[in-house]
Amino acid sequence: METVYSDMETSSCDFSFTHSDDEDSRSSMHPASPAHSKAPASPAELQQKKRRRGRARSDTTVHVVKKSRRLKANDRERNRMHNLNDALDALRSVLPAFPDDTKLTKIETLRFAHNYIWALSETIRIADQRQGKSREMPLLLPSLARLGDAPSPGGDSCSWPSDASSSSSSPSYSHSDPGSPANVDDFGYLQREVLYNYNGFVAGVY
DNA sequence: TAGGCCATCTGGTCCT
DNA sequence: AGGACCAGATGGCCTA
Repeated sequence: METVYSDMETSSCDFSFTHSDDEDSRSSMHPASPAHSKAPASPAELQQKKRRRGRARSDTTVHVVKKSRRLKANDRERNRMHNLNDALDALRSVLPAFPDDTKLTKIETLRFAHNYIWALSETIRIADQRQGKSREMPLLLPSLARLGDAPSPGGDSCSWPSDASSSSSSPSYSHSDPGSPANVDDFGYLQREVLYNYNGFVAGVY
């Protein structure tokens, strides 16, 4: 694949393409990033630049067009990733916050959201069951506490840590804990407990 | 200093 | 044909 860009053409970007046909295509992978702007070119690179000045005009025109398209594509890709990050931020904003206010990473956000949804649906399910058979409620709680064992909706496995040990040992739940939800008859408390466990779960995964 | 996370560039592929 | 999507590569920043 040819990725030669003319340095005869000046663009809005302050980078120079030092890529020639015979170069390794990965060797100048990121000359375009403003944040990654490199130090002045080495003597070898300067010589290559000199050589390329002799290229035919038609050649450069093609490269200018290619470069222009590439820059547009880069711009779209940047925007696309920004949109993705915005969506992730929106997702973070509706998830329970950690006490220490640390920002969840992308993968943590996705996993936490996955678990959180499961926790909420589980909460609803239990609440429904309580309405039917209120006396059996305590039996359901241990499974709730084992958040890492939660079924993955749709059988998807992408968001579940392969290390089951980290998830199966919920950091906060204990049957001997005086505050165990098994002894509590308050639905709101149950919900908080679920979320508390989820925070602990997510934090414990990493 | 190594490792994790992230932003960005890039080329390939799919879709409209 | 052009845009969207994707995955690989790379380098910067931060933290343990």
